[in-house]
Formats: sequence, C-alpha cells, structure tokens
Amino acid sequence: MLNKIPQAAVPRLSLYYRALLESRGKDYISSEELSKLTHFTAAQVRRDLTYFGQFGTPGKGYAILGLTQAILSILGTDKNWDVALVGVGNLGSALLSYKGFAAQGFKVVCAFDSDLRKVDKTLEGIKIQDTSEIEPTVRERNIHIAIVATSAESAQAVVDMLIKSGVKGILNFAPIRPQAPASVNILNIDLSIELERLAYFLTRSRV
Amino acid sequence: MLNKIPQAAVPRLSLYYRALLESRGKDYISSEELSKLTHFTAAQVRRDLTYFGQFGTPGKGYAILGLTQAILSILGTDKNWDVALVGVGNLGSALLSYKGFAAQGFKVVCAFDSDLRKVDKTLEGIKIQDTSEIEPTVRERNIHIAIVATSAESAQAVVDMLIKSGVKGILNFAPIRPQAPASVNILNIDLSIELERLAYFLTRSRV
DNA sequence: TAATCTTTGTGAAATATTTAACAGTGTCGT
DNA sequence: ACGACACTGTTAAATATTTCACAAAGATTA
Repeated sequence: MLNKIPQAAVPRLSLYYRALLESRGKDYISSEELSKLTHFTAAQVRRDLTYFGQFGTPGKGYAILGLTQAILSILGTDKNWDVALVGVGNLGSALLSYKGFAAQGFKVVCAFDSDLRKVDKTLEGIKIQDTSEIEPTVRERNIHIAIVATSAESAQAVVDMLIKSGVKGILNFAPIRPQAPASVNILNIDLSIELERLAYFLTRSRV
Repeated sequence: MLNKIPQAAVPRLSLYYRALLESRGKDYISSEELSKLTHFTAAQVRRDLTYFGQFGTPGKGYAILGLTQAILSILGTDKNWDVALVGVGNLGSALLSYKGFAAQGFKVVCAFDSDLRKVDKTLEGIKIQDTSEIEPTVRERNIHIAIVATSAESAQAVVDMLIKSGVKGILNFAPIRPQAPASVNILNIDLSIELERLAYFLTRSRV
C-alpha cells in the first residue's frame, strides 16, 4: 500500500484524536460515530485511518484507547517537543502564555527578542534572550520546532538562523513566506490573508 | 467559463497582491516574474487570474496598477470592513493591537469579554463591552466579520450569538470547530493542530 | 455451528486541482 | 506595414483527493 497521504489528512487526524478524547466513556467507536463528531464523512474517516495502518475491527469499530495511542504516535505527539519562540511582542507574549500547547506535549523552553528593553526580562518563567543567542541556545538544547512571531522585516533572517541551528519545523506568524530548504517545514499563519479570504467569501456570497 | 474556483486560489490571490505591491516601480509584470516572487508556477499564476477575468496583455504582461486594483476588488478589500472581537485575553489583546489589519481595510471597532474585570476597560481606544451586548452592538453597527478568541468552552455560544446578530464571516481561534449554517463562513486557526502537523512532518522526515 | 448483523478496508469511479503545451494575440523595432 | 518576439489565455493531460459501493471479516445470537 504505497498510497500517498494527502496533506489535509494530517490535521483531520488531530480532529479525530479530539473526538476520541470526548468519547472515552466507551471501548469502541465506529467510523460512523467519528463522522458525526467531526463532520467528515464516515468513508473519509476510514480512508484516512488506513493511510496509516489498520486500526479497526469489522463489526465493532475502532478501540478507542488503541486508536488514540496510535494517532498520538503517528503525529509524534506521544513525545515531548521543546519549542523556541522568537519575537516577544504582543502576539509572542500571548503565545508564550497560551496553555493549550502543554497538553499536546509542546513546551516553549526559550524565547528571543531583538528589543533590548525586553531582553533579560522574565515572562511565564522564561528569561528572554537576545536574538544573537538563538544559534548557540537552540543547538545546545537540541530544539527542532520554533515559532516565529517577529515583524515581516526580521522574519527571514530569524528563519535562517533557526535553520542553521538545526530547527526542522517552523510555525511562522510573520506576514511573509520565508524561504527554506525542502528539508525544513514551514507552516504559515497569516492573519491578513485569512481576513482577506473572509472578505472574499462575504463579497461573493452577497452576489 | 463556468469554471469552479479552487478554494486555495483565494489566498494565492492575496500573495500575488503582495508581490504586486513590491513591484510598483514598473508598469507591467509577467506571470513569470510573479512566479519568481511568489514561488508558484507561472502557469498557476495565469490560471488563477483567469478564474476571475482577463487582466493581461499578450506580449507585455499584467498592468501592475490595474491588476492590483482588480485583486483588491475581487477580495473585497477595496472597501473597509468593521470587525468585532470577542475574547480579550492574551491572544485577543494581541490581535487588538495588531497593526497589520488596518492596511487591508479591516478595523476592529468593538470588543467583548465575559470577564467583568475587563469590561469597561479601554484597550487600543476601544471600550470592552460585556458579551451580553454582542447582539445589539453588532447588529446596530452592521458588522459582518468577527474574530473569536475565547476559550473552547464559550466559543460555540459566542458564535451562535454573532450569527444571530448578522455576522457572516468568523475567524475562530478557539480550539473547537464551531457549527454554523452554510451561509456563514468560519475559518479556523488552531494552534495545537498546526503544531501537531509540524510534529508529524518532523517525525516522518526523520524516518 | 450456522445464520444474521455490523462495520471495516479498499478497489473503482467521480471530482477537484495542478501542470504542460501551444495557438493566438498584441507589442516593438525597423 | 511587416516580421520577430513575448506573453497571455485555454485546451488537454496529468495528478491528487474524495466519495461510492461492496466483498470480506469478525461479532452476536440462537
């Protein structure tokens, strides 16, 4: 089964995982029930899961505990991930205090900013370091995931530094598309673009 | 040409727009040049643009001013959009002070929170109102776009209120998928899911 | 054990999206 | 005005993704 896995199947896996957590009372759950909880079709649920293996029992469904663990393992969130944060402005600070990460095994363990007024201050128990310390710190702590919440202007330089320091995955909030080698994964979250998508839909639907 | 427009073409339009802004020195730009700037293929640039009309001149390319204006008009960002913000925690405050929105014609004009310690405080020139005031305020001000930055628990109720008040597009940061009628567009930005996608890619690529 | 029921896993069909290739159209220099 | 050139718009092919539909697998009941 050399089937290629659609990109969009991965975030769906995360949603199946959430639905499984909500269903922990029972032992088994069917693709039909998962469909109801996630609003994807039952066929898509089954198809998505088979991209990664065979987890179900015909006639019964999926063992909730087993599937939960399987998805954790597929996503890699059965392990802990140390995360570096660059840019401790409004958004960066908000991300630093966001409690949702911890539950999935992500932990921001260091934070950087180029603003000297912020450097050496402590936020959420983390001492903010100067951006010049990105490379030694990230390399030494063996960090593979970073969040970039800097201005558009500094973002590419920061991304370059992070990659040089061994980072392999970046969640980028700066409103540019940083360039990076194919071995590095960059996910862009671009608020303006999302609002523009909304404006587009609204403009169209009125027509 | 009743071609259906791929969902993904819309955010690409936003990126073409940005590239056009960067190219304002010249009068014309070719799909090849837009391709270099955006890292989409030239064929895709041309195809995307023709979903919305004919903007180019063979032998010359696209008139930068004209195409810029055309994209603005397609996206609906040639007009101003008033935006309501619900949830003024860390993330909500950060969004309130985010300066990037204004440039694209989006303006947060009212903010709501259920925490009475925040209500009546002023942030970025906006007086925070109690969530009970969502319906009258949003309806009276004729607001069609809202940003939801509440907890997972309150999000669905807030979304319901917003929809009842006439909101047609919602940018949702709460880690749930709110249910809404098809006439309402909801875009979800889910930080945990994005981090899980990164973890997945990292776990896979090492194999 | 056999008959019936439930639900998975998966080929095959349908749909959606991207890429390739090039005919046609306008530009530009002479 | 003409010929060489540049670039778009689009048709067709290639890919990717989702949906359908059902055979096979196991569960359950008698």
